[in-house]
Parts: sequence; C-alpha cells; structure tokens
Amino acid sequence: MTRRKIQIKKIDNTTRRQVTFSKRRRGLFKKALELSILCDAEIALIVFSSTGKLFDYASSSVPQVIERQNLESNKLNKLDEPSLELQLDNRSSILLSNEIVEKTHELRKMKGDDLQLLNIEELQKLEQLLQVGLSRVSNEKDERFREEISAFERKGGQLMEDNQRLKQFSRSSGFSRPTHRWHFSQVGVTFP
Amino acid sequence: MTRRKIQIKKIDNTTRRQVTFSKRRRGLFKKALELSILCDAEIALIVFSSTGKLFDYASSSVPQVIERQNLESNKLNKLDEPSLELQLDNRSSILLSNEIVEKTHELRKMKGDDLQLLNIEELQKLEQLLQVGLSRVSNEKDERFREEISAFERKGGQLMEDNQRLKQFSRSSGFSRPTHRWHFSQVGVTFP
DNA sequence: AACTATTTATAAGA
DNA sequence: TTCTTATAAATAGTT
Repeated sequence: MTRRKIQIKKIDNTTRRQVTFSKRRRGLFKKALELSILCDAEIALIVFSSTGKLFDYASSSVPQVIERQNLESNKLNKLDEPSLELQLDNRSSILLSNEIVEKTHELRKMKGDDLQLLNIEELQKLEQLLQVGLSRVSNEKDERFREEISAFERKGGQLMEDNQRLKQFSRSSGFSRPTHRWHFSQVGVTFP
Repeated sequence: MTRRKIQIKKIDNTTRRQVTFSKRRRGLFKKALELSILCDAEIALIVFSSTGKLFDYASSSVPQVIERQNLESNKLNKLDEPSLELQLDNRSSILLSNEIVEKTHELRKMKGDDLQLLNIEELQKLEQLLQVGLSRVSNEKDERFREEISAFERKGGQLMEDNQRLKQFSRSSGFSRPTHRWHFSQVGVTFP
C-alpha cells in the first residue's frame, strides 16, 4: 500500500507487526466511524491485539449492537428458549473451556506429547513449526548473549568475578559453538 | 474521498447513501480481515445498515470475540455487586480467561514471538523445551515413515503408482537424510 | 513520531 | 449494480 506492496500474511517481525497494528487499527476505527456517520449505520468493532490488549468502538454502545446481533441470529435459530441469561452464561463457559482444551492440546503437541493422535502430514507441519520457533529463540538468545559480551568488553574486563561468571555462562549457554547442530547433542537425538 | 472530498456527515440522498454504504462496507471488512491476518489480531465487526440489514465478520467467531470482550470489561468494572450467582459466574469466567491468556502467551513464545519479554535464562529454558519437542516430533515422524516403507516393501513394490508416491514423499519429508542437522537448512538459521 | 513514495479506497460519472 | 477514473486517503519503509 505504499513504499512497497505487501503480502497479506502474518508479519513475523514483532516490532514491525506492532507498528503496523497501531497504524492500521487507527485506520480501521476511523473507517468504521465514517461509515456509521455517512450511512447512518449501527456498528460495533472489537479488536484484540496479539498481545491481548482490547480496543473497541461502537456507534451506539457495544452491548446494544451485540444484543441486536444476537436477536438477529436467534431469529434463524428458532429452537428452544431457556432463560436468555443462562443461555449466554453457558455459552460463554463452553466457549472458554473449549478454547482452553484446544490450547492445552496444542501446547502438548509442541512439547512432543500426544503425537500418536497426529497423522504423518500433521507431524511434518508440527516439525516445521518447531524448527521455526527454535531458530527464532536460538537467534534471540545468541543476540542477547552477544550484547552481554560487548557490554563486558566495554567495561574492560577488569573484574575477575565478572570474567568467571561470563565464562561459566558461555559454557552453559552453548554460545560460541560453530553451528546449531550442537542443540541436538544436548537432547540425545539419534537418527534411525 | 475522491472525485471530490466529502464531509463526514450523514448522506441525505438515499440512493447515494446506499451506494456509499455498499462500497465502504466492503472496504471496512477488507481492512478488518487484513488487520487480523497481518497482526494476528482477534477481531469482530458487526454492522447494521440503516435499513436494518446485518453484516458481520469475526476472525474467530463473533460470540467468542464478544465473550472475550465481556470478560475484559468485567475485569475493569470491579464495582457493583450483582446477584451472587452472577458474581460467581464472572469469577469463574475470569479464571478461565486468565488461563487462556496464559496459554496463549506460552504458545506464542514457543512459536518464537514476544521473545523480547524474556530474559536470557528464560530463553535458554525455552530453547531446551523446543529442542526436546522437536526431537520427539522428528522421531515420531521418522518412525511413521519407516512403517510406511516396510508396509510398502511387504507388498512387494509391484505398483508403480505407490512407488512414485513414496519417492515424492521421501523427498518432501526429509527422511533418509543422515542427521537432524538438515532441519536448519530449511529455516535459514545462520550462526552469528 | 514524522516523512513520503506508492498503493488503496472511493466519489462521481457512465 | 458494475465499471471506470480522477483524486483523496492510507500506509510501508525510512529516518
């Protein structure tokens, strides 16, 4: 949309993603406001950032628009009618616990549990996800460590305590090894 | 906003208002979709036209986003004391949603996001967790693949179709490479 | 936060 | 409604 056209897919870089989120969120809310005024529409807009922060806008009030939307949906579901309140409570608990179950399962898979439930294609997907995650974490760790090293070197290395501490740290973190192959020697991977 | 700049106020002419509504509604929904994808945000958008027609969009599901928004609001309004029952419901919902927030964050870390929030020791822990998970997944995948191979060999390999299929699969899965080092060539890891 | 080169969105017209 | 197009607005990359 500007300097360069971008593909619509998740922005990997966290900083860039947050900046874009700020800019586009403002744009989206402005457009919602304009539409509601120009066309006399009733609008509710709820946005959660990837870090969980909530932003919302409604031309009247969020609950009011939601209630109207509920009524509209219920017209289609001409089924039962337990007390509306209970219905909402139940639904919310069910939604929440479903989400927890889902996320728990995803976490277990990433930690290598419950793999028997996956087929071979899903295993490959999961493997790639873990490879990407691992490389990001390793890169971040290495970067942090380099920062510590250079901060140390700027100090001149005059303190033996620091010196020893850093040496120990260097050993335990695996930094300064030539490649990432090292990671696997730690966890006892052997190829069949 | 084009041929001529317009003032943001209700469009009086009905036809013009409806045309503008159609155009801008599409634009708004497109922007919402783009934001949710680019920035991994959870979004719900509900629009009623002035004629009462409903349009909505949600990155997950409308009730799910609304529920999350409700919880967020409830957290802030620590005020009034509605019926004990509702209070309990809210409390349990808050517990549930806290669990979701926690698990969401853990998942994001494992995928290599939000790493700036971690210190170096936490990064090392996370790296080890990922190494273990990855080795388990890789082993499981390899084991499954060996099973497919031997099933194939028992059949005698008389079908060319199967043969070709397995060869392709072998290439795409990375099986038969000598070590796990290979994984990293895929994700572009370079050691500093 | 501000800038700006481009891409998008869109008002009016057909 | 749909398309075209001149122009306004939004925004990605940069500083």
